[in-house]
Amino acid sequence: MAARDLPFRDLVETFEKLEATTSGNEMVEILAGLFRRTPPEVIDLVCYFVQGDLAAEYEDVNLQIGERLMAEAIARASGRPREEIEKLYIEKGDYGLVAEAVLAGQGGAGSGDALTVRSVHERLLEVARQAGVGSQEAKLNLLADLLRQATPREARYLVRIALGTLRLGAGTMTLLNALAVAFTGSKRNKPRLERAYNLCGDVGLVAKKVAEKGLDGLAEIKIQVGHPIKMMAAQRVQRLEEIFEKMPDGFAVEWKYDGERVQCHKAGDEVVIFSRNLENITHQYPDVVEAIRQGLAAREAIVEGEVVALVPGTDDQFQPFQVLMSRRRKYDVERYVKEIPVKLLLFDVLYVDGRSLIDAPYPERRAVLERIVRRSPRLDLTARLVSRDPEEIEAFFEEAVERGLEGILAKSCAPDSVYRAGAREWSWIKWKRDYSLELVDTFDVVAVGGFAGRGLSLIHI
DNA sequence: ACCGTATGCTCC
DNA sequence: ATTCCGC
DNA sequence: GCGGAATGAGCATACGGT
Repeated sequence: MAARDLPFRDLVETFEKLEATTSGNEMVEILAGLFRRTPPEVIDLVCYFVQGDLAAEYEDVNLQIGERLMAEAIARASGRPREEIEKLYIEKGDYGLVAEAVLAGQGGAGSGDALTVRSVHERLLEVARQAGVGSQEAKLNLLADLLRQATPREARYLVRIALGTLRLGAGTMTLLNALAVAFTGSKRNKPRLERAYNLCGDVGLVAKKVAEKGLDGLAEIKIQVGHPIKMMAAQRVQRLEEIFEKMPDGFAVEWKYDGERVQCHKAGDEVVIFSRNLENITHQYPDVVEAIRQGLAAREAIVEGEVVALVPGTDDQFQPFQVLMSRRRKYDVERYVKEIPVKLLLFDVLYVDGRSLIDAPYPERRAVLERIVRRSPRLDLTARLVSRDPEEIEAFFEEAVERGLEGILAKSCAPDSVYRAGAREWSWIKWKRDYSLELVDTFDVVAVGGFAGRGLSLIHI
């Protein structure tokens, strides 16, 4: 039996309404209306489309279509020369409007069978799948076909989705609010949806669960090893005293390393590494995979830390982020593993052998981490200081800066210092070197060089 | 097969 | 990541 | 204060000319 679907036209009408308002509340109402008439079978796809995507952010689905290729695709669909299309773009500043204009001039555009959410999604995925020799030609033909079958208004949004320029002003939080209104009757329940989203990083999945089973459905979204969890972020302060003001119940400070934040999932010998944006970057770090495989005394675990470039031949002299970035590659990885050794500094643990630690306070998580990590030259915990003495903390900060690190991170030790996936809250506060330098405004400060592992040498004039 | 160029996409 | 903007 | 959007440097991929 055929799964139910939604006319793409319906989605396009919603997009037009969203474009016509800047009010967040109104957007929530418009989207809630859309969700109520969307069959649950395709509600995940609708969510991705509203965000201008085809899948969850962490899925590696890319159209690989830019302005140039799009101009050519519109040219083919409309039968006009590409020069004319590009000229129109200079006038209008948006290929969506260009496509709409030239296809409207065509007369019979889109008179064939109507596009649906599912059919458009399948065909765009087909575009994304094209790779290798001749792939650009194949992408062009698929896109041009799709545009020919679209009405001019549909073409406007198809083009924007493909180019990643949809910009409706409705992001993830607006979507979650609208889902709460549509399926639980009230925005009040949005935090429940947000929590589920932060555990799975996939609005589409949250939408499907809540559309099919309401709030109970959300309980089915749990931490799964191998599925990335949205990362917690820190607030910022300019002055050390502010940390004391914001965290009266006590805190610990940790060095903030200048590297790449990673979330490592271990299931037996299987290890997967996710970037801050939840991209799967396992292939970039075979050495980190090995360190996790060997260095965690747990069968299953999800841990978080910072990967930092080392000065070759050392295990505690760090290089700046820029150096680490040449490790961001697909080929020649083994060569760069030798040339740019890295160290993983762990600072959190979210899951161990069947137990979620998300709701455990920070001191407990840190204790578990200390228990399961086998320290080595390539794997360690972040340097940490538990103190209430401002001078001691300042010295800890200064040492971090001297070593070329970014600064320090203060972490609340209060009972409510749980891991707030996806949130930026005051239970983590960063204090970075730039701000402290700004305070030294009676001096002119000149950076004269960045030496490996020793940070910037500074001269006061 | 080998180059430079154009295009698209990621991280802080 | 930081920054700006509108609600 | 929050949510949404914009932003620059370096690598990967495909193309097109030799």
